[in-house]
Amino acid sequence: MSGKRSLIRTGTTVDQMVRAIGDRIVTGVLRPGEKLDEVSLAARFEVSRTPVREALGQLSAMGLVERRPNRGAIVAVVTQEHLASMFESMAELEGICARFCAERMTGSERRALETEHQASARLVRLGAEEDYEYFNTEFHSRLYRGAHSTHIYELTAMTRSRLAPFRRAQFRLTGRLAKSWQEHDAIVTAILRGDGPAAGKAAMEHVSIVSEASAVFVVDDQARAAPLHP
Amino acid sequence: MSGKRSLIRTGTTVDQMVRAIGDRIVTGVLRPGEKLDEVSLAARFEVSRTPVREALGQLSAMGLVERRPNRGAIVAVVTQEHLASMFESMAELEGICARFCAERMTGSERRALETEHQASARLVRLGAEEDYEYFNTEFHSRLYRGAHSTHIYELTAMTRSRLAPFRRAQFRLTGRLAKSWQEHDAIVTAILRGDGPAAGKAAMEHVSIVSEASAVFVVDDQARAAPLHP
DNA sequence: AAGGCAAAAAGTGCATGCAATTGCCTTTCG
DNA sequence: CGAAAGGCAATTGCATGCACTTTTTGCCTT
Repeated sequence: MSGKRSLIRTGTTVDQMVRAIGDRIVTGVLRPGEKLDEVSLAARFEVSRTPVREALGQLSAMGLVERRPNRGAIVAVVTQEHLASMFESMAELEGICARFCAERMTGSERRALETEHQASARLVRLGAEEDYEYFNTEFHSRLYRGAHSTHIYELTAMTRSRLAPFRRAQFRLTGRLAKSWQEHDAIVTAILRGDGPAAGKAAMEHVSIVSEASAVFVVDDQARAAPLHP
Repeated sequence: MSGKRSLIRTGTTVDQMVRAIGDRIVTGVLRPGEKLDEVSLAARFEVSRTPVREALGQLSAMGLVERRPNRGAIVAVVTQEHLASMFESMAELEGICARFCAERMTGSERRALETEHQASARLVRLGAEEDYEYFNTEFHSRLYRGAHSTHIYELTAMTRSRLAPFRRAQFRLTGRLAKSWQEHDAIVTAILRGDGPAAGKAAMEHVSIVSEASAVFVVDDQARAAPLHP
């Protein structure tokens, strides 16, 4: 390419690398277990190895990549056990966020949440999985922001990004779309009612169900990405 | 080279730097707002700038240092608001850990928790703040590990390390020692009873109180470390 | 033919060097 | 005398180079 990176050109080269590589992991272009070769990445992005190295270090600190000293880096491979632990954590974190939302969201935040949520009902009727996915992400982001707690936000965002590679296909499951909307509805209702505990409980259950829906894909995904990994 | 670093000599140089600098931040040798000069650090640890740079990058990803592009790194300065958010998160996380402990700890884990906790009672009677501090850290670590959830453990450990610079002096407060032990006792009792919700509630309250006890020191600490920071 | 060893190839880890940016200090002009 | 501008020192950001570790390959031995 000529014009270098497309959208990701703010900040230092290292930041760009972190975003570029991180995005590719989160969106599944790079799959768990895949080797991350410094020279190839440097060549691919037309920079030297140094910023790539630093980026890999930071991504490793975030848990998205795994670094084996002198043996290169790979996209973080996650055991079934750790994955379950992350979903469990996610459920707790979303529960906390929803609870805080019920207690702390401003009037306009509540209105926006309600409005967008109702708008997404149309996508369910149409079975528009791609578009619903977008709304779904937005919905959860509203929850994280609405908790008005910067640190909880960080923890939640981080956990979500680490789970992202494993939840891609969730809406392909039959009936998942409508069910997801109903679960969202329970959360929204509780939040608007100002009922923290109920909102928390609803959000936790929502994530737990997503967890079960996603778990199916894990084994296959990793097997395909790193078939020879003992 | 000769002896190089004293205790922290496992892993790559970068890892050593992350631990060395991270430790100094967490233990308060380096204070919030303090400038982290690459050349000075490199000279101080007798390495080149490269591993120092990478370490700073990783510590920045962990939230312990703050990096201003082209303008160097400083030990993360935390606003009152963010600090409150971290303590709030810590309370929730410890609550979750304690709840899980009550539900999941093995028999030997429960016995060890109980034994060590009872042993620490002696330190309270002696008013041994330093030693109690050690037991306190150990106690909380047991809670994090006992939750049997690797990801919750990571989140908790990370949050705790980021809070560490701000909670150093907590036991100097009059009566804090005895009060801390009583709070621990409530947590232990609930866990041994297998009462998850009660254990969670007790742990949350414990942290909330520590939070209030620590908040006092924040302003002073940062004011001394970075007196000219607007 | 299979196994093992050794040398080469590949790739990582760290150091050094240079360009670029920032901050400070001096100088000059209003 | 104060403020703005310009230049200089200090420091960061990235590239490159070299040493060391791991992995592969090819040859020799059994």
